[in-house]
Amino acid sequence: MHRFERKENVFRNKDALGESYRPETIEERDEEIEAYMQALQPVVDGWEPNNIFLYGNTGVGKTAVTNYLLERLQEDIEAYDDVDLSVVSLNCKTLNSSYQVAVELVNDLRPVGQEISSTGYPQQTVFNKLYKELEALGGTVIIVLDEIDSIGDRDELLYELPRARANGNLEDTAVGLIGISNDFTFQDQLDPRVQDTLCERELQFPPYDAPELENILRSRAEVALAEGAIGSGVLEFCAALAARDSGSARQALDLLRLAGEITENHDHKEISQDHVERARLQLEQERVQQGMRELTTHGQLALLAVVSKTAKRDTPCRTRELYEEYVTLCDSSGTSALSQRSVHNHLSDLRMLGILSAHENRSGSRGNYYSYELDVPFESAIEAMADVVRLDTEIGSIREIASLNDV
DNA sequence: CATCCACTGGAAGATATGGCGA
DNA sequence: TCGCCATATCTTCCAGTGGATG
Repeated sequence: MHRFERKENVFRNKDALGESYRPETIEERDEEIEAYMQALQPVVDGWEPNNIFLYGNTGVGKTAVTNYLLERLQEDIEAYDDVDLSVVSLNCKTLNSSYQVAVELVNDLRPVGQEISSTGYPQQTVFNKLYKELEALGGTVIIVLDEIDSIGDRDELLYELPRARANGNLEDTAVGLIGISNDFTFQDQLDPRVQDTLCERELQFPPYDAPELENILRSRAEVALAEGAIGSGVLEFCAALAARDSGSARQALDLLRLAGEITENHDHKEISQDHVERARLQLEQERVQQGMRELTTHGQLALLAVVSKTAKRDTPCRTRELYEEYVTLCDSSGTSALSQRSVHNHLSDLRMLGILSAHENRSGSRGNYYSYELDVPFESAIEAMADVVRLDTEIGSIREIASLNDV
């Protein structure tokens, strides 16, 4: 029997679940928006802008609200011709000093082809170049520094910029800084004088709870998903998973998007909780593999030492044993081994990344030390390593040992 | 109760890379 | 070319840790 049937895809507009999508309205952040608008009011009134500092976990709407409000602000301010507003936005994730942030700002402001290189100048020279560009803009300039915590305690720029006018570096331009941080402890790392100025207005974005996430998901799903694509309990499940973990809307949306993709790949039309569960596992794996890809050669070798020990069922495992394993891996790969202290540093880094876990042993006369083990599934780890390291024979033999030991 | 083990983690300094300006 | 600058990654050195041991 032949039959025609309308084919409904899962997605109507997948982008609406994506990173770069800018929704027309922001859900569940009314209070924060209220306070934020108040902090921005001086710009409208023609005064010098406040410096604003936002903090909260990733995916709780800091960047989304900022983009949304600054767009509103730029539109609404056109009504007043005595205010001339420019906005410069910069994500500092990959920039880990004031110097690099300043270089990036200069390059953003300069026309294509006249960018400056990222080393070589004394710091103050770069700052002066920045002042020159800012002065050329004139009026009010709002500089948004997203993920500003990545500069750590090298905060000279955050000291300089708010004082540029008072110090005579700027005359025609009033600068307002908006710093966005995912790290609660970032403020404490800053020079107290920087804290004073940068945190003039401070806005905290709390994590979303499950009902809030559900509302956000529902409003996005209306745009993104086809009718009838949402199985029962799916939004609730995504919301619950994300709320339990991080309270991040980003995470909840990623879950829904990936679950949708998985559904589509299986030629289904309705996302089920099972699809969400698979999406969760896949996202977790991607996160870990991403972390591993960014390791240096010796970071990878240190991790591979743990993987190898795991294959031999020798974990948890103390630093000295891991170091020995690491040295043999270095030998067989023709890399010269680093000192134990350095490997210890790499192991610490891996712990920070959540790839390894360590528990302290206080065994008195035999010393205090950490025992490390993998904090991710063995399979994910070895697969990522296989992607990354060029140690095929070693990885092959580790795999063999692992299967012998039934790991 | 002092001592000691076998680390951890902070700090300073070395080395290498890549780039500026004269 | 030389002297400087910023940065990443390592090495070397060392104080601190806290329960077991004598």
